[in-house]
Amino acid sequence: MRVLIIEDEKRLAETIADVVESAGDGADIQNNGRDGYLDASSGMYDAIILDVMLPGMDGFSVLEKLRGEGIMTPVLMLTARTGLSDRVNGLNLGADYYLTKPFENEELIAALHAIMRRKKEIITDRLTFGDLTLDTASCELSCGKKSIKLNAKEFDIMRYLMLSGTAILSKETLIIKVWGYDSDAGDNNVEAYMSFLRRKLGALKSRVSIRVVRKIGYHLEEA
Amino acid sequence: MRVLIIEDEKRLAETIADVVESAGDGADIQNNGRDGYLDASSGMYDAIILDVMLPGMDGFSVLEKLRGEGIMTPVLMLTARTGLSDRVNGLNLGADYYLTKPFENEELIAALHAIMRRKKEIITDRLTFGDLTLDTASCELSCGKKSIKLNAKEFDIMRYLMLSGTAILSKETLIIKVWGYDSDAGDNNVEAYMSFLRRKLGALKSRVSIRVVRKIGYHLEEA
DNA sequence: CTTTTTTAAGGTAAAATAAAGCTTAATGAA
DNA sequence: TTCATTAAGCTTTATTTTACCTTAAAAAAG
Repeated sequence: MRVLIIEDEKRLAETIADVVESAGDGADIQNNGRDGYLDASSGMYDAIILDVMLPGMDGFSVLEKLRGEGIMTPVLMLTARTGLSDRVNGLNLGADYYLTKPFENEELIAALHAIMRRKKEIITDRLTFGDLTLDTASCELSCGKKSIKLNAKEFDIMRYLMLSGTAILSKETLIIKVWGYDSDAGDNNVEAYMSFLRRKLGALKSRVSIRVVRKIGYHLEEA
Repeated sequence: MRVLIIEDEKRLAETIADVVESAGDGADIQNNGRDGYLDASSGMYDAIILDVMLPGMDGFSVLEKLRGEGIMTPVLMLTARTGLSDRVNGLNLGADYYLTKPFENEELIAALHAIMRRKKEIITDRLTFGDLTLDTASCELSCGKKSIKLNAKEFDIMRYLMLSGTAILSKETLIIKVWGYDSDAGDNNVEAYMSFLRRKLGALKSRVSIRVVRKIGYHLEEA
């Protein structure tokens, strides 16, 4: 995991970098808002530690610009000020965590890991929806203690359903994503697999079910 | 969004519930660790506010058991203690945010929204008019806590009504936009769907209603 | 051979449409 | 003004249509 530190106090920035690296992650430093923003907007980082008071462009502006561009990298904000409005402001602008200086290194790392955990979950091997968990490494879908193995197609479809959450996925989209752009699979292929998946959801006694919206598509729904 | 509050101080729990509800989300309360854990393990909540000191089973144990079962609902932890090890401990067990009592209501809401945001991110496309919200990803129309599913035609019509706002939309326009240019749908088709939609608006107890202007068309109006 | 995927066909239930009677609003003559 | 008259819109019910579900069996892959 790679972390960008945007902090103008050079000694503090170095200390943070050391702490992050000793926890096993990579760290880069930028000492002002403008350069920090430019680096962050590459989207290559797994998390950003962002100070509020910065020369050039303050932390809030950096955060606002990033979110405005759709850069959703997790952000941990730091501030020397203790004012409530600062913290609320930062969180509402899209920060994921707020720490007030001075802070302990251990807490910084714990908070950093907490906000990166969510990102990791999405990218890597565990997807969840309601009481369901899909292990993308073993292709197993589980609910509580029960768990069941999915075959390749079932897995792909379930994965897209879980990624979409409550949003509706059309058959067309599913065909393109699962069977490929130039396949000759028809609607009935999707329908058949929905039936297979529903049977397995039933076997797991999950509260989640696959709901159809006629003429639109499918999505997951909790009872 | 639905939030579970696990807190044994009943007055505080009620206050938190009020704050959460006034921010537009639903809230349930459990006063002890064991019941809280049971409720949380359903996976039906979008976030959990969890006190550390609880009768029956302490907050850390609740969190640990949940994560052990793969329930990844975002957790906001509360503690009266100020010790560093507590905060680090909670975060490392899988909490998403840590607030120390006493806290301001605004900060609680901001932090709660920050941890729920990641989940919510997917649902973006929303249309609003008055107290109504139309989620174009899930085809759901909601008003406050209530929400109701629309079918394809109902959704299309509601969408055009909301896009037009207070401007009047003629039956002819609706037929062309919803049924298509060369359909043989008549005025009564539109009238029938307006009736269906009005029934659903009634069920939602919305202040918004569909107003007819004779010989001209329909538009939305707030009571 | 076993497992997975595709195809096919019949059944089902939801949605679209059509129809009928009813209500409300506008118009105009008494 | 008042009361028919007409037209526009409302609502409910019935019918038709179609999208979807399920299952079985064939085909393909492993």
